Amino acid sequence: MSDDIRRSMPLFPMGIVQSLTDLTPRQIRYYEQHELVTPARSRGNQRLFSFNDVDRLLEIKSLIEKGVNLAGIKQVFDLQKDKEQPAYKPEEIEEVHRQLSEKELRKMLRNEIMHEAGKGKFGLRQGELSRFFH
DNA sequence: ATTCTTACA
DNA sequence: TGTAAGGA
Repeated sequence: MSDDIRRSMPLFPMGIVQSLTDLTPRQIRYYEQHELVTPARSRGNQRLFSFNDVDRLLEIKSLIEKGVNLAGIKQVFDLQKDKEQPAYKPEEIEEVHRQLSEKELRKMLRNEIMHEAGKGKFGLRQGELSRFFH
């Protein structure tokens, strides 16, 4: 159950998630309003998304492209399970960020991408990959 | 430089 | 959904 912790760790700010998912910040915030995704917040009130959040957003994007509306998407996920899951305290998040170097974070992203790539997940484009495989 | 909230020709 | 305004 340790992989769950890794995937639920709040790591990415809006900008990175935007490029990772090809969704606009507007859309991402809109989905959050409807509780389709519940990113953590930093002390400065900045959203911090986990790998699970990114996966969820890609899932939403896929469904939207298939013509499913928000009501339909809500039925695809368990609104309940989300509220039970991890609720990191701002200090805990900061501690993790202090220990994770940029290099290590990109390493996590690379592993995640390669792991999910085979399954056809992560709709990343060339330009975006270059930023993390620096 | 980034992101956040609120509001709407 | 886009975008502008005003803060943090």
